Amino acid sequence: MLSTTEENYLKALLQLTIEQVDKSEAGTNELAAHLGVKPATANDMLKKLREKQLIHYEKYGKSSLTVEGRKKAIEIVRKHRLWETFLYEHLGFTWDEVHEVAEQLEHIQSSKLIDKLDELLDYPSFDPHGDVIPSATGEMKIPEKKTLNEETVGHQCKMVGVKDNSATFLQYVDKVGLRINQPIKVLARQPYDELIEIEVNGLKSSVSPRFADNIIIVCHDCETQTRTC
Amino acid sequence: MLSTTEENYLKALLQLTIEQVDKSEAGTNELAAHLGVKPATANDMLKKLREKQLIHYEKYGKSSLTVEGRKKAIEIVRKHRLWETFLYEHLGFTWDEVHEVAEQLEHIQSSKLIDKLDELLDYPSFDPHGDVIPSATGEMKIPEKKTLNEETVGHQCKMVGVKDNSATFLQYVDKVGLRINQPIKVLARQPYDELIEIEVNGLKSSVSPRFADNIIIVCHDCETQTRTC
DNA sequence: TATTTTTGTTAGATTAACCTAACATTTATA
DNA sequence: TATAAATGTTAGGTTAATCTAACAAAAATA
Repeated sequence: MLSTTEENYLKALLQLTIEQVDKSEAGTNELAAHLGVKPATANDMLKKLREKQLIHYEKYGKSSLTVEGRKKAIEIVRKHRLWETFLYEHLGFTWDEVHEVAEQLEHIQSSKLIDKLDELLDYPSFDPHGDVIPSATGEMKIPEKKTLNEETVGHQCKMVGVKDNSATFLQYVDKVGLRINQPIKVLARQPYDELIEIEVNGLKSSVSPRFADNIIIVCHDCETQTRTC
Repeated sequence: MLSTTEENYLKALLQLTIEQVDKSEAGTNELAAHLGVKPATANDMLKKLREKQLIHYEKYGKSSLTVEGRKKAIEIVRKHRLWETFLYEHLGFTWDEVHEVAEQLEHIQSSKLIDKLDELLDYPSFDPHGDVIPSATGEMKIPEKKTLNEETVGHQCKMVGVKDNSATFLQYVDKVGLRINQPIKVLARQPYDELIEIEVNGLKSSVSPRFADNIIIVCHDCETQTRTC
């Protein structure tokens, strides 16, 4: 059984090595800064996690997760994102409120709890920030994010975020029925004025390219990289 | 901000002093045994909690909660029981599974989380074990528990537990529509054979005194002691 | 390449929560 | 009431996670 602190180090290492492309290692100072501790503290923990065979680490070298460490880290990310989704969808938390509480909830130890939560949420693929929720088997699909304006006509996609946070824009978003995790169908694009016809939950709307440029989506039909651990 | 351990000591002290009638103090050994630690450990913590003005404690004396300590303890019990209710009602956990996970969840720090959970559960008064859930304001009603057989005709009550755990009994319980937290109306008692007519969620049934003796209830209309902290 | 800057390590200290072993006080009982 | 038993306390030690300060290695740059 890992301590909350150990779990946080594994998660940090995953975040630092997966989210930056072409980089599967992190330095001690970098890791310490990410966790808000001093390098000396991180150094001790790196040695401890190496003993437990959860990371690769050599003196003066960068660190990376082992297969086992990566599995644990993905499990924590999965729990974090499922809790965020629960807080957002069932308890009316806003985007910016979910993270802090999920940081605590992700360390609750109960596999049944997570399975049941997943079921309650109907096996979501994305959290309220539009980030992928790893599956129970530890698979983590990393779909390409693009804007609604870049989506191909005829494709089905899903809103995962916005670029513009102004009130006028967000009200507009709301008006056409859009929200995080909302599926969108791109029906057509008017050749005359470039307006994009979309269908959201049965409601058809036409939106401008400018509007569409500010909606971040992931494509349902597009190829996704799948990384298993 | 209290640590998880400090919270557990306060909760233990509340449980040891409220559940036993006529006893609002607990000894060091008793407390230590309840928490599964050595008396020396509990002793250190008692001094620490006294410093924080959360308990009354004097060398070689018994300990009790201060008004402030009691408030904190009740808040933890409230969280524990709300989480138990959530696990039972929304995630399909069984009675005996909820406690262990709630022990962890009760320490999550977020007042919004608890308020929203309370709302989601529709402000329940009892947890799946039939124990009272303290209100948001820290009031803790302690209704008298009795069996269904002891309930007065015409009264409304609520099932909070069973005395018999045999499969035949539990199937019967299920058949008449009974479950934890289920309101019951006692319609009549047949003078001829003592059968009790009850109404459960619109469904009327007649049950024997033997059956009714094994159903633990709390009375809705009866007087309850209210203890505020 | 020599030097400075950045990065990483070690040693030693601190705090919280636990322990054991020895001791002190209170309570029960012979 | 004297003594045994139960209960409570203290002193000193351990582990996990943190720190600071001093030092070592690697990387950047003049």
